[in-house]
Amino acid sequence: MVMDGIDPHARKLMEVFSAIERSKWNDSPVKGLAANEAHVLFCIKHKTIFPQEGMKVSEIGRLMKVTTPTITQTINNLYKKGLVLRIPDIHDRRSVRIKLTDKGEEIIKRVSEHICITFNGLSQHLGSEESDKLAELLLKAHNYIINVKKIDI
Amino acid sequence: MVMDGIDPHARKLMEVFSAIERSKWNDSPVKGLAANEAHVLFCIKHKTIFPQEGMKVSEIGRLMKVTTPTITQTINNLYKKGLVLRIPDIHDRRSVRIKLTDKGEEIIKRVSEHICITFNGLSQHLGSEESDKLAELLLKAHNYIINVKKIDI
DNA sequence: GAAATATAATTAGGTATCATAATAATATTT
DNA sequence: AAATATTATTATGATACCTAATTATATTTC
Repeated sequence: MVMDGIDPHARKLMEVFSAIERSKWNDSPVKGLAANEAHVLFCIKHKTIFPQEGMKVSEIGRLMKVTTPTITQTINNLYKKGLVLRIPDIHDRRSVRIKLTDKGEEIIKRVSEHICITFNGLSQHLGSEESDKLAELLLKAHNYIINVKKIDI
Repeated sequence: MVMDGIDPHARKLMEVFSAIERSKWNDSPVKGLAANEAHVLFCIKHKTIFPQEGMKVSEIGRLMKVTTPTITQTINNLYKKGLVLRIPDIHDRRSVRIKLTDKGEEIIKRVSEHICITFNGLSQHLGSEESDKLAELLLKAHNYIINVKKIDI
């Protein structure tokens, strides 16, 4: 069997990865708000440098590693729900600035609180040392996998 | 700001999780084979107790934590590609046994080899101790998150 | 300063990977 | 024998992405 060639440590890793794979830890905690909508709100709220300016669609896309048409769609949905506004950019008439409405602010506050609670809880559950260890190893593993792929092509 | 309430260790974890989130480490390594098709082949090949019997659709679904209609669809695609056969179960006429064709065996061999190489490489890259540590922490984190969700509802 | 090129957002249309509900056939339990 | 459960399938839909084409505006180059 081919799979007999796998190292026991590697197999353990593989099994955990495959067990974890399909669990959506990043679901939206707010009913009626899709996961991708929550992500966009989070991005707008927590990754802006100048909050009063709002965020460009292309900026959101770049930060989230998603194409602009995808962001446009999500923004449309958030707009329908009254959570964001589109404000024409004064200095570049091709651009639109996305800002949160008061309702949007209220919703992202709830999302953020949930994320805080979840990760504070997780970090405490693991202990700060192991928590840092997990972050470090995950990143290292991720970078390795990404590069293996690139070489493969 | 709400996010100021997050512990530095928790924040680090959150950032790594969100950086990793959208990378598909489990893509199919074989051109023309979809990721979910590779998963089903892998499941049939490596999780059967009695390989000569083939695997039931419901069994595959249970093992992969996916509904049976979804498996049926994937099996249809694999069938079209000549990678699996449907063999009526002799003892239960409602059931169908899914078996790999020779071509299917050949393909899953290539998939398995790729998985072996990837995880052996990763495990070596991390070192066996850290590799085990990552598996342990990931599982622990996963279980925690799953349970938080359940309590939340 | 006109022409060529680049960038921003959108629209249109499509793909991958799942799900639920309903159905038909067969097994199992009562 | 009747009621219930299970197996697989079909039909349909949802989510979250994508690429290609389009329109409008900016920037660069000659």
